[in-house]
Amino acid sequence: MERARRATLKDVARVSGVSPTTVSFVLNDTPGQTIPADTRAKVFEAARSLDYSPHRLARALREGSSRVVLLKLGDLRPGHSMDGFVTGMRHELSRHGHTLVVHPGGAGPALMAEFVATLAPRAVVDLAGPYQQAATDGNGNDGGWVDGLAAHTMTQLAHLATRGHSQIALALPDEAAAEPLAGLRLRHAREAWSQLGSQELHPLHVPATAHEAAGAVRTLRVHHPQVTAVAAFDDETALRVLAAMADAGLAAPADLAVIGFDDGPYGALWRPTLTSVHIDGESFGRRAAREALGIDPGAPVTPASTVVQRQSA
Amino acid sequence: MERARRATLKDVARVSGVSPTTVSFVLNDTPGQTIPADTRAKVFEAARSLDYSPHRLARALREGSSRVVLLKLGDLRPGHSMDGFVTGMRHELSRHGHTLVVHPGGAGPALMAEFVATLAPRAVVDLAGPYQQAATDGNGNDGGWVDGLAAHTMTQLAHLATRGHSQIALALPDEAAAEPLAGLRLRHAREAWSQLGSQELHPLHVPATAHEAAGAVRTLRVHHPQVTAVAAFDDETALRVLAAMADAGLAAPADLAVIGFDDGPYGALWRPTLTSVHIDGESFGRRAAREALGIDPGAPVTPASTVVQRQSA
DNA sequence: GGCGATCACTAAATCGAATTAGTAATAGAC
DNA sequence: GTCTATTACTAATTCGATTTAGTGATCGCC
Repeated sequence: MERARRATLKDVARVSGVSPTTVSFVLNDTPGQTIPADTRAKVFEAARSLDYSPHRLARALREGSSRVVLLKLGDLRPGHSMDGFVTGMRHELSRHGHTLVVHPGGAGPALMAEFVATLAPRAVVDLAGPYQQAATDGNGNDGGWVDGLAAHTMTQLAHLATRGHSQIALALPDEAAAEPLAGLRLRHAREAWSQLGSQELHPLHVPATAHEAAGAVRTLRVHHPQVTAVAAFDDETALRVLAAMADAGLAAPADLAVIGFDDGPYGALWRPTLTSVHIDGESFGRRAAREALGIDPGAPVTPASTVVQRQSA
Repeated sequence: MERARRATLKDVARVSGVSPTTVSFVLNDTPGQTIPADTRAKVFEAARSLDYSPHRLARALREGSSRVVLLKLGDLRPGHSMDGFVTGMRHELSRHGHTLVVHPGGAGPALMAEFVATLAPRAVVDLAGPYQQAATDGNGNDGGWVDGLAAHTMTQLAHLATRGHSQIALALPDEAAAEPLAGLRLRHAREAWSQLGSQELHPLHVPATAHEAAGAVRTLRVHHPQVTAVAAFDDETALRVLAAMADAGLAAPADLAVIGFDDGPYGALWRPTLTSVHIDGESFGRRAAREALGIDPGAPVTPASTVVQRQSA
């Protein structure tokens, strides 16, 4: 089976009657070279007629890196805003002639090294890194109270505050409670709740099994009967709380209001439907892409998150 | 900022006292070359002490393709078994010195071409392709009734048959009902239901909005009152049906039994808990990886899917 | 007229690997 | 002793792009 040979730069040179060097200068608009317009036109025409496209591997080898930007998700849980982030980032990079490749969560450092070696990316964007740094020393560069996690947490809790709640719980998935992101979320929540002039905020660890989750909710009500609302780590955790409440014979929002986070696809199906926080991941992704390429990211888009009002809170 | 220069093949040659060609012969165990054991040992030691690793771009350029396998998801909806498929495929490819890169769903042909050009993959695995071909001409190579979609459909429906249901509906998400996969699922379901010696199977299109979904369920009950169970396209569709039933004052499984598909994380949280089908995507992914590399994939693992028994069916 | 800068190009090298096409020495068979 | 095959290597090329280091001609200024 004979395959049509792809056109090379040398083919373009032969057809346009100039050297391969000149072709490269024209196609790359190389600074410091003067090429007259008619030569340029000849080269562009030759490239077009041959359907020439640079051999990406060869170019990357010569340039020292490819035009890939690698996004490392780390152990961040998938969610709606992450999809938006990836989409926004992908589109912005594509506009600048780069390709986004996503490195999967749950993979170890050896696989990450292999990805980097294989792809020779121009940049690696660590999505979880700023959260881990913020959890460690408070100095993460994740958008903070403007368009980062703290801002979305404020959106979430402000909704409860305007609903008159004064004592609330932050529901964290039990299996993820020891992770840096959970600690960071708790810290943001405490600060936001304090800024909102409200009172106590209690952590509520929600196990994955229904029986245990119901127990945790009952314990909360026994130890903190003045807690009237739950802000959840994410929608899945919120739905765990709602299921536990159903098992414990409690109704939302009458007995306990529940607000999710990151507006997944199931909240609208639930009974009661879940109030959640919609996060604009796409804008954040666009800005992250520009930063990765060393371009001015522009001003943050605000509000970066909004409440999706449904029945549960 | 000075970066340590990576060791090249020439460095290994210099340190081991042989030519770069000999180093390549040793490290690649090139057929048709005879290298004595002490020369091999010298080369391996030099490579180890220099932490040498081939420059992937250069190697790919020379070999004509990289050691990437590209997985194209197409417009397949994310699910539990797909995660397993990707994990299985990744691990198997890694064992054979290859790297899996996932091409995102929802992206157009131009992005796919850019991915292929950029990565120069050794193989492209089209996950949705066999389903589309099966939907078109019935000859897809997707594992069929052994470990493919048809087999999982049979698992789903056999559960209902053993529960004594004789007339059922297949619930399809309204917005995806016109896609080839939905048509294929319906065809498999009809065939499986016929093979199980049972009677009629009716399609049920479930809209995304709660109000309309409830209407669809009521219409089903009016037009087909003998239908006693619903097999859903996936878990999300099943939860739509359950939500619609709750809105219509119906109980599962007493009024209508409901079984999901692909065992997502939310079925266990619903009340009643959702019975679903667990699909072994990981084994399938391992075999797909081996096929991509031209290795014998081995025998299919069966059963490729099992019922997760909960409350709804 | 001479000198320096600019224009419009080119040959060669580079990137780092794998492959091709050898060579000299040695061993075994006739 | 001669011929052939094998062993144990090597120099050069290839892959396809970009970059480096030029050259000859022309123009403008002094």
